[in-house]
Amino acid sequence: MEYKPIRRKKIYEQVADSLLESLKEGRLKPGDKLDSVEALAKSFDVGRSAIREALSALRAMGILEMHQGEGTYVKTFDPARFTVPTSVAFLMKPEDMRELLEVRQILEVGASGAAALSRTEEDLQAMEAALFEMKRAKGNGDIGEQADLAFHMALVKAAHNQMLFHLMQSVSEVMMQGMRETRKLLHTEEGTRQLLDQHQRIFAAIKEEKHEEAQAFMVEHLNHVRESLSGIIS
Amino acid sequence: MEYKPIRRKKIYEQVADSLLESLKEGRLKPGDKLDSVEALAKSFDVGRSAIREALSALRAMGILEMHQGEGTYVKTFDPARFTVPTSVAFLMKPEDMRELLEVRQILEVGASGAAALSRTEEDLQAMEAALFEMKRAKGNGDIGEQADLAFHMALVKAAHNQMLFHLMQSVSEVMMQGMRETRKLLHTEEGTRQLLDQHQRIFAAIKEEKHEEAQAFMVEHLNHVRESLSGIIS
DNA sequence: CTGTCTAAGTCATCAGATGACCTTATGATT
DNA sequence: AATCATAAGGTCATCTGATGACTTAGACAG
Repeated sequence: MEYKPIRRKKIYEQVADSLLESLKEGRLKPGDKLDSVEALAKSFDVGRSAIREALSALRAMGILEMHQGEGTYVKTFDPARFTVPTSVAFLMKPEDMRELLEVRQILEVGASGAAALSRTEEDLQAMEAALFEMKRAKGNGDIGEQADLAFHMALVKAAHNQMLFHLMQSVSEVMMQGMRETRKLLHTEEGTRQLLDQHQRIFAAIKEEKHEEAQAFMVEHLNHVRESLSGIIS
Repeated sequence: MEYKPIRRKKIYEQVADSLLESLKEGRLKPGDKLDSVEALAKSFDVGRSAIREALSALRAMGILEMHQGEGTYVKTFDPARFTVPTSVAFLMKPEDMRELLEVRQILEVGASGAAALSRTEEDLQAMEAALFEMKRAKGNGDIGEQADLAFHMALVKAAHNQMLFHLMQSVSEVMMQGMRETRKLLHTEEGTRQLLDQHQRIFAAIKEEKHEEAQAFMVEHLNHVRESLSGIIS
């Protein structure tokens, strides 16, 4: 048997939906200033609290900005908002982690390919700087980890796709939060050497614009990382 | 010259941060029931509104659930929440669209590879059913599009990675919203035939567990789609 | 044991009041 | 004329008291 969900719609949800509707239909455009809370309350014929909760929700979604003393505005789209929610990282279980690692691998392999085709001289310099740092770290977990991260970020940046960049960044953040301590374990003296080696191969491929090769090396690299981690996170 | 940002923290932000902190440090765990709004207001020594706004924000982030008459609870992590915000789709510009298409391609190519390795008989059946539907559509834009989507979703599902699935789903949704009408244009009589052909090749590769082949065909397929679209969305 | 009713706890919402903050207009100062 | 200080108006931020809606659990009658 099927029953329809009872759940009455909360007023603030209705208000939020209505505003979203206005956005979709173009009655509200990015940059527009909304009516004041009081005006909206009168228009919708609800209390101000309900309006505020609706606006809060939309603000949390990144659709609105509220400026005290000034008004409420519709934000313009910003690829930086193209992210995955990072605040839930600490709720993840080890099995979630495995899925996350796979997602990251997919994104990063794709990014490698794109980077090989789009990278500029500047991008190459950034990556090279990270490699240099990594070389210098030599077993120092903290520095090595920093440099490692910097390399990956420079790589993703070289793909020149902001959405991809921000998506990747948030995925990384979730991963870091979820792993904390375990990461450093990779950066032993021997570990760093291996990682550096892999990074350099990837870098070389990107430099020479060989995108398939770059992807292949990245796959190899991340497989290696996953293997190293698999004993730890499970 | 540099100036530090003035912006005083709003009370509800401080409250929200504090609660997040508690979560990170394990003082609050998934499933826990929070104190009542009144109690929290007294604890933090702020008004109830501030508490409610903080809770609203956390709810919007998917971290809390508020049940009228019952209480407020910490949600458990659900891979379904591993999505990109879809509500901003209609704010996207054509250039954003291009980036989005690339992200989708990366995800889906990765998914193809994973699907080739993880697919079950059941997955294959679902994909085959979609192909059958597509064959039947023959130029009917609506049905063809539906079947097309169904195929891609079945494929991503076959990768057996829930995060990937939900991420892909939300990315698709954003894309659809942003394109609306233009999508159907692919499903002309000739167009459907070509797409069907490409899908079948991908399907075959996945069926035979040839993951590199599956990826290659998917790349080809999506390149074809992108080319077809490029004239339209630019 | 079962179903009904009631009470307590809690969220949802409203409305009034006050403070904080930003913008703009006005007028004084240089 | 340009600059600064002040005041006024609009708006968000917050507190508070009140009321309604809803859920759960316990009391109670059959």
